[in-house]
Amino acid sequence: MELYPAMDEINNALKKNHIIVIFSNCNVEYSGRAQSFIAKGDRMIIMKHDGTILVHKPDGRTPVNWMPNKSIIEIKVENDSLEITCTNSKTSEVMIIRAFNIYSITSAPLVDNEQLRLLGTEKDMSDMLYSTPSLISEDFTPVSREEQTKYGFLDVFGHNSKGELVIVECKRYTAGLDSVTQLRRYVERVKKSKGITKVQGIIAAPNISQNALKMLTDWGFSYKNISPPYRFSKEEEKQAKINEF
Amino acid sequence: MELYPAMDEINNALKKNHIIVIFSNCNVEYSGRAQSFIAKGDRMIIMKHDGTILVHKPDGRTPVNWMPNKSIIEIKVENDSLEITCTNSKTSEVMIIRAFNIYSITSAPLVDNEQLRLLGTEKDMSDMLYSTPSLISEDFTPVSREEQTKYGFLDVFGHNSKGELVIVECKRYTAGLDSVTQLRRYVERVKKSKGITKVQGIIAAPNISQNALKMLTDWGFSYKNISPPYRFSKEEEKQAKINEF
DNA sequence: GCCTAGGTCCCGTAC
DNA sequence: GTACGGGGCCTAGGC
Repeated sequence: MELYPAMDEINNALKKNHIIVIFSNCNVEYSGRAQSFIAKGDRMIIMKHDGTILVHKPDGRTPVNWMPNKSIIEIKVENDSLEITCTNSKTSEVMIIRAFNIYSITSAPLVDNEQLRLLGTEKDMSDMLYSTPSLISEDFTPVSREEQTKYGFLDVFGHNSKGELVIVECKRYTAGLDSVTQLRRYVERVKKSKGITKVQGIIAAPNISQNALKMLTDWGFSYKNISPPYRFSKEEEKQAKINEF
Repeated sequence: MELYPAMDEINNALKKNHIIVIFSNCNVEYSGRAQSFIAKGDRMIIMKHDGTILVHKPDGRTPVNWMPNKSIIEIKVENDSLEITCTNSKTSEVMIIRAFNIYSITSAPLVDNEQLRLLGTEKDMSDMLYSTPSLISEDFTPVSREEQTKYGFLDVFGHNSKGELVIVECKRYTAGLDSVTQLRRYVERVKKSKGITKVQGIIAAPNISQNALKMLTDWGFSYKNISPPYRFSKEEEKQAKINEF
């Protein structure tokens, strides 16, 4: 495709707030939070109505380059290439695409007012533990969940029958060293704030790494094997695999 | 576009290992590590040669649904919709797209052998501190960088003239509470492994949050204001903004 | 605006 | 494979 008609077509689609997909041979330069460059190759460029720009390689889940929404696009023909300059004033970033060949331009006025509904997050897990505390222990009474207390953001927070405070940190996947240090930080903050020495710390997760478990017990905390709702347990996953594939 | 011709066109493009972009009105169901559903709306579906599938809303940087590479795509016509089932045996995930209207299908055989070169990462920063340790202190001699020592993965590791060990944790952005707990974990591990009590802990970052700084000093660690190479300092960023926009 | 923490995080790397 | 940590992370929620 010739460069000038391509420029006109893209500008028209931008004016109409369409989503635009361009297949092209291009290089990409980026400068802002870091700096990057990728030499000429065939890529897919996506321009969205909100000013998001994505550059995808033929493989891979993650865009090789991108610009956040509210970026401004300017196009000009420069010698042998279409130069697409994307600037974002909020993040002080610039991305320049130089397209030497434009294979195709597709655009459409997409309308989508729906939102994703998602189940099985960490919040769902803390909700479950809050409403069914016996999953943690018969001797656990939750008081708050997923709340920014003055001790920090605690997943589930409560006490046992002796009146000792209990902090539960949920993880929807394997708990690692970072999970333990996070719990430890919360426990220490509560201890210091309240001027007490006894606070129970519990990690609730479907799994925990060996190192994390060692650190956890070294610090006097405990682990409770619990899976988030709507997430298959390891055993169920294996069974599902056998059945499905 | 009619459903059967659409199915044929997609299957042909899949066979040829093309990248495929479909504009359509569809709903999407996902099940695996979590579960999700989004009702009918106009979206862009991308199928890549490596088995990656992305579903994008008209707005936003992140795909609303996706499947990792090596996913398998099966298509059939089901009443009033094209049903695209994507399964991944490795992650035990399934995504089903039901497309009720197909607005367009575009495909192309993209070739891209280039790789992104990126500057200004945390590794670049630790390399800089290793080769120019005076940025940390005149009294600092680095020994290793970015290495998996037996004490864990340390960004920069060395000693001062008194022979005391020094651990530097780099962050390319604002250091937060997690950065401090991470440093603390490393320091404690080294102390324990070596059976010593004096280890210097330093966070090197262009910025640090108030809470993090407090926790840092409470623990006897220190902060050094250092920006990663190729990254503008806050002041330079502000100046650049004024000049550019 | 900053700070905090999760994410179907993704991704590379070392073990 | 698991585990650990970075990322131009992105995104949502508080303050």
